[in-house]
Amino acid sequence: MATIYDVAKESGFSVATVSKVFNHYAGVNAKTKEQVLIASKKIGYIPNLSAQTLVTNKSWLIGVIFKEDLEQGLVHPHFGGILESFKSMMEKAGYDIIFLNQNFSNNELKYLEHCRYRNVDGVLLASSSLPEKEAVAIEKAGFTCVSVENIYRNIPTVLSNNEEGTRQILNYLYTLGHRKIAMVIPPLKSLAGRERFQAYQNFLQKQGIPFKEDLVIECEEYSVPSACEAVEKLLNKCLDDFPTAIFAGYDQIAFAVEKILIKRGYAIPNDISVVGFDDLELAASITPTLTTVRQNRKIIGLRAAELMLKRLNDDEQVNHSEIIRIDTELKVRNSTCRARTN
Amino acid sequence: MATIYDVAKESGFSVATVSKVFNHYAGVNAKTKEQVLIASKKIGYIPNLSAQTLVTNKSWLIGVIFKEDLEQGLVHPHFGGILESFKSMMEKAGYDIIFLNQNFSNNELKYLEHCRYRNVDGVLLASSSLPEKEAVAIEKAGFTCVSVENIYRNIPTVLSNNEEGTRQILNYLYTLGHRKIAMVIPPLKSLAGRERFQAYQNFLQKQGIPFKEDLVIECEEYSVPSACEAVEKLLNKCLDDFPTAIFAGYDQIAFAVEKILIKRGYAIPNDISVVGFDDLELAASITPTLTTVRQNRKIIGLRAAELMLKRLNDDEQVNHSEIIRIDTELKVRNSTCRARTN
DNA sequence: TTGAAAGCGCTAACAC
DNA sequence: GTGTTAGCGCTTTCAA
Repeated sequence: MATIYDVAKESGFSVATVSKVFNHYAGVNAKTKEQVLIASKKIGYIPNLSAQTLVTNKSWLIGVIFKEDLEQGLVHPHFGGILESFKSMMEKAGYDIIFLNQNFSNNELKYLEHCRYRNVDGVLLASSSLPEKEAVAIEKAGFTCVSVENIYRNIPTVLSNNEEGTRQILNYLYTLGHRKIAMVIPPLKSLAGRERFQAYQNFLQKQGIPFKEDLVIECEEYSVPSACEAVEKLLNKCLDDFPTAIFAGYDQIAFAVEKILIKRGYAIPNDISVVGFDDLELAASITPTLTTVRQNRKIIGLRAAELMLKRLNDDEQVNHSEIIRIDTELKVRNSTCRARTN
Repeated sequence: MATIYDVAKESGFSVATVSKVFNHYAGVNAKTKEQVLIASKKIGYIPNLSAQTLVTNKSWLIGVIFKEDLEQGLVHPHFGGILESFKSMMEKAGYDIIFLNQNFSNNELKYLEHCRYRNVDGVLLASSSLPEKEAVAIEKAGFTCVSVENIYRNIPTVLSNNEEGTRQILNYLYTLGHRKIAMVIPPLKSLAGRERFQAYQNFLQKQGIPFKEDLVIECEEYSVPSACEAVEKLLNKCLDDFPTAIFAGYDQIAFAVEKILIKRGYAIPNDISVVGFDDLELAASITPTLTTVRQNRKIIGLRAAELMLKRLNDDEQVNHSEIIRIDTELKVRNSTCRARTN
């Protein structure tokens, strides 16, 4: 491979000048610049990134912590969508993405070790289960963080407006005449679970509907079996005071709800309405198609990338406690109808 | 950050010795080794990868070319699944994955430029649309390649047994009594399209069923609109000689087939059977659920990683023209039934 | 078994 | 505007 010395020799200038050309320094004669460029093209010169990183301490690498209960990895419909738009924006700015993992096995802060090893310039926290402690440690160690799922102390965040989304979907049910609305709550260890459950309670209160313990149940994990189990439990405990609608706090839970209701012989939406949250790809494909709230994953990824680039270029102008909420959108499909008035 | 010099000072040995300890050299005294390790742990030493790469010319980075018509990116159900298992195996061996992109914009061989810039140790070709020319150029430039979708000259490949899979699904239709089987062909510019179409023709011939031009149609692109367009065309041209079953060469095409048949008032499978190829996640969720052939994405990713590691460790023992075919599996669901005997 | 020192390819201070 | 050179943190030869 051609080095900067080869370019220097070929062009007749010094390595310093060549370096300046490649780093867009101001004080280089236009003619000189041109000759250097011609020489480097001629011999096929590409700067050695490792050498650059060694001296500048800039790797042009962004680490991503991408982890969820289901271990679906890349194809995870929610995180995958966010990451895709984040990635393509960062790439345009010259950064590449690597996935941080926990294979540096002897330490408690495994992700942090990986950050150090790769010398990443920044870290995207896209995980529903990364402990606060490790997130904070990574930021404290000097790695520029942006979060897209959890809110961590002093780390700017981009995420959906769960309060608004919950209100949209519950309000829609309300206008359809539903007053007895059950909720299957996503794991409360996740922020999404907590925020959506809180919003559910707020909504009931605002409408003057009493909160009933028998109409809510929490999923232990973000997994299909866990969701099914929760749904079965819920249905069993409210048999004599059956809801007219069920709000599943996450689409995958809603899929489980639909499946089990159908298995038990209920017609959706005629006997009971079902709604979800997220608008995963599947939501429009299952039968009946799911009324839900859309999270705008593309925008979340984009804003996260913007925030990251801003921090990378001038951290001073970013408020580290900033929380950017992204609008959600109601998607009415076939799993809902007017409540029966008996 | 602590450097190797700090460890040397702390432990009382030279940097050369410290380096030998970290690189598992044989000739280091056990006591010495222990002291070095203690010292480095004490000061939190992590080797600087850029410095290592600069001298060893090994980046522990694998580039992935991940590109398809639909630009779905990471969440692409087929490639995403393969990549996930490839990635986790490579990570265990100490490699990280980066995505090669085309943002190095002035050259014809953009992916190659990115390979050089990042100095990757190997490249996974996971693309249905990467030209032979560029693939070969990357391998020729000294980057260890493995392909999982296309077959390129002198690059080992792992991919599904399209011939076998096609035979499985067509044979199943045959046993159900179907003799008039139409095919919607995936883009013939893709290997999957060509192999599956060829297998379709072979099957007909073997069964003594004449091939009819009016019963086949090719999709222009791997996209939903393109699939819909092809399906409409097919249905129009075989109206007076209607098939009893349609073989869609890719699940997404099958989704389009189902949708359009239903729109036209056909009952699936009673009026006509539909089968696909791939077993995407959606296949089991749409209505009616799709009878299809499962590609084992997990195994494909795994074998590709094994092959890559083998090449990386000792390229001599790998046959560069090797093509590893992965078994497919028939998945019978609700989109098929016995052919009506009029 | 250990250490001294050259060199990997680059940037950036400083001198001219 | 341009060039000289030290040094980024590491590996590896060679000598001891």
